[in-house]
Amino acid sequence: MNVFVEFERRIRDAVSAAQTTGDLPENLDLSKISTEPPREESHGDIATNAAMILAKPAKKSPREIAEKLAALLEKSKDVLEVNVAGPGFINIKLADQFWLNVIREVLSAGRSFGSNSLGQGEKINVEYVSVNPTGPLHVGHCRGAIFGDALANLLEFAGYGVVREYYFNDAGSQIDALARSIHWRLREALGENLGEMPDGLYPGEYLKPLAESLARDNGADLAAKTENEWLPVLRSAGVGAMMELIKDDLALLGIHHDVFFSELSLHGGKDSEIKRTIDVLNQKGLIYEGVLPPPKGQLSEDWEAREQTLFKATEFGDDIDRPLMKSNGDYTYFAADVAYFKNKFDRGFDQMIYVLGADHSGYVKRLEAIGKAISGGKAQAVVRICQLVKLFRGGVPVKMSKRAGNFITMRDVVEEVGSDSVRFMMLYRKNDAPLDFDFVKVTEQSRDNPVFYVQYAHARICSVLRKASESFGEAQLADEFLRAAALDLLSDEAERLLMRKIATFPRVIESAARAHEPHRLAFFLYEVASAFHSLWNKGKELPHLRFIDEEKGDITMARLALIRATAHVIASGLTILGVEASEEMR
RNA sequence: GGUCCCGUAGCUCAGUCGGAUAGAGCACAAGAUUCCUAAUCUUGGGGUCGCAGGUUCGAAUCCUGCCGGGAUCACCA
Repeated sequence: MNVFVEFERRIRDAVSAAQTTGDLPENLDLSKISTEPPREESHGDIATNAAMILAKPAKKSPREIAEKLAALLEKSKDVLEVNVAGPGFINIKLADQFWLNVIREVLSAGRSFGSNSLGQGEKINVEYVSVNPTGPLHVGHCRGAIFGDALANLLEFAGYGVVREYYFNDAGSQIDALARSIHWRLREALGENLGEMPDGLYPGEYLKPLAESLARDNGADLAAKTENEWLPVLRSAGVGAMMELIKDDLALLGIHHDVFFSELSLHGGKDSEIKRTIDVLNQKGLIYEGVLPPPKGQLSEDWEAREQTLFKATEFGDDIDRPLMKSNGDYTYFAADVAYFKNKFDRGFDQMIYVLGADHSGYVKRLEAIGKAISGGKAQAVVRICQLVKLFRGGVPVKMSKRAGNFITMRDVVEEVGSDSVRFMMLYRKNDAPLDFDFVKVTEQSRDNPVFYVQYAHARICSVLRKASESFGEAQLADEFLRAAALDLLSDEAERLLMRKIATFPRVIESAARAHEPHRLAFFLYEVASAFHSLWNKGKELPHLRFIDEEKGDITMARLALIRATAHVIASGLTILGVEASEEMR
């Protein structure tokens, strides 16, 4: 149960009770009423602003309404006391039993505690990574990949039907460049001395294994053919090999997509999806032939006016109408984007989330415009931008140059600092704030590094439970036994703090999912870990608070129930973030 | 120039749908370990929430303008 949702319901009930007695008028807007944990603990367990929100429409003073509602709320058995404070806050103090039940609930729900049906099965497509298959992933791709993955997990936990999707551009001129690069490497592998690789090709070493394997098979034949003949062969061989490379890189971070969608599949033939999509837009009167105005600001030299097939993106909030055809008759990349959205829409998604890097922030409006135009408002394109990551090593910026070939790959990073650290670090920041990533700090196993702090809390709990099973036997420590423990023996403030923190997990999941912000979960886990570490150390100073007391089985079981529940929540949260909940630290 | 994002403690950052005395970590200072993992904990100082208006019972949060930092702009993908 989400405690806060429960009380929102009770407050609504109280309001309608006050309406039937005439203390409050009918037709009140209750949507702005919130229930939340008060900042000050002494204020109680739950606070609501209901009286202040209703004061104006009811034409009564907030305190008067608060007193009325407080009296109604106080009638429940599990409510200890209700106070009115400040400008009209209603502070509710709950009976202990209420919190103890949350612990029991965690122990029976286990990993599913905190999941909810916010999404009600709504189908969401989360598209992330979507890097062109021209080479391995580099460090700049990490953040979006991790963010998208965690967001997908989070939404799934919140009851959405999530599909993880990767859109790869296997149609454009970059793929021609890839094919030519492979051809160049192929001739090199066959023994030709070619000198330095020309500009415009991909100079990385990673194409060599592919070229060498091609050389062993039918390389000589291939090299002897004309470009028209080998280009399509090497394009598809290259895309296939690069996608495998990329999937391997993603697997290092535990990222696996459900669907890999080919851009090329939208182009094929006279009856292509792109053409059909443009026809649909045409029927809606959203296509015209026209000339775009020159870009404002700095005028580029090679700009010239030309007539193009344009989509009326401005009707849907974009800054400018967008071209669908190049002057040579090819479709633009944007045209494929439109068809791709339609494809997703036809597959029945209600929300299409695009996780993009900051360098694509200019795409937001046009993607939203596509969403409105294609779906007629039935589905939504939602763009989440990840800001750039700056790399440091011990405070010194790490320089990268693609030209010199010394750019850092995702594989480099993961192999150096580990998947857990990279993932947590990338998620321990709001996605739309820039992020400094320091290799030294991230490798340090210190309090500077939150992932270890959280994992350590989990490992400590596992350690206590291992220890306890020596004295009490493993069978006694199963969740169903712990659930029956005398939890009302838990009376210390630090214990109560921990259980109240755990009880907010469902609320955190809900708000993080609603806002598409997995970082909230990362911060929450840090707070849970902190509450636990605090309790642990209190037991060091005050022996009667230690988790295991072999003389007192009752209190021991109660405490083990509390920390087992804590471990469930940490593990569950870490799993959503894609971080391992280690059982011991080494 | 247009658009988008950011500006909160010395540093790095949280801050929920507008809510009560704005919070963490680092750094700094002082302490805690015969005992379940010290990768931990406790205590302390530290703030013009970029600036100026506006909206209202109430603004770090919403609106407008300005200042500063970043990203982006046109047949590329």
